[in-house]
Amino acid sequence: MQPCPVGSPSTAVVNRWYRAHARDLPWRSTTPWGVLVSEFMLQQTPVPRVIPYWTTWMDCWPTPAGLAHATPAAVIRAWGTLGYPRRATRLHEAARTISNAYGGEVPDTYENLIALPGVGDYTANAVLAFAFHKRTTVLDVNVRRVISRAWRGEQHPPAHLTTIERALADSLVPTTPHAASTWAAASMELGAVLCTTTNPQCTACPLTDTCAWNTAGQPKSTHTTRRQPTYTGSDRQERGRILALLRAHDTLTAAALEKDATNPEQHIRARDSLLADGLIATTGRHLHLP
DNA sequence: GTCCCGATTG
DNA sequence: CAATCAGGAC
Repeated sequence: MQPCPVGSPSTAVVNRWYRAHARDLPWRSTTPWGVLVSEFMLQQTPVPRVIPYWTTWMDCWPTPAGLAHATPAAVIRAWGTLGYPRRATRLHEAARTISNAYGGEVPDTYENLIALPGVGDYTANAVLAFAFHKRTTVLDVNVRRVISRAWRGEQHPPAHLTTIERALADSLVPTTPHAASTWAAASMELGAVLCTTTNPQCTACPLTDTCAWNTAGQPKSTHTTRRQPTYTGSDRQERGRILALLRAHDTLTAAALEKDATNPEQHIRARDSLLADGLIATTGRHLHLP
């Protein structure tokens, strides 16, 4: 017997679902600067962890010019334990560029945005869509997963963005800028809230009857997912330990910093990399935030 | 391709 | 324990 004709997944359906179910996130009603700050913080960091940091940050530095005048030490301190602290120094640099080269206004073109430090293809397009409501293709891990499942019938998107995937994503973007920017937020929201990596809530999904993957019986992806190296015992962990100490104490001797390190060689490697990244600085035998 | 952070969840 | 997370730079 013939399967039920259920139709194709529709971006309009996702947009309708979004208008009814969107989370009330603070960066959804803010300035372009607030959007840019949120996108930096949200790179590889879950929404619930970002919210309090974003709120404090925007109270402190409500404009790019404000952040541009802050010291690196203050910026690194304010980043706290959000992780990937180079994002903080890149955001600081971006603020100075915006302040000096663009009159303090976040640029609204892809070329100018992607030239900012810490801004890649995703972040540039996200700012264009969320801050300026432009028609662009916003492809983060959530959107890729939604398209992969609903339109391609695959459980997981490929490890790296393919030409096919990019073309499909481009073809799905609604025509009007208004609908397109809503789709950018809506597809991301669907992937973050319902169409999650593990245990997706397909029964609550507006695409449940049209999703190619769900209607096919949720087949497992064949390709293997790349696993990341373990954090415990890594250089990254040692870098985090050093930064935490220097946030707590204004300045420490090199010997004091090395004292409780797990591995002396690793400690030196981590310390030198932090120096090279401009996240710490030296004065004589002392180390401190820059 | 590898490295970069740390809280949270299974 | 391991995997995940609104990526980017090298």
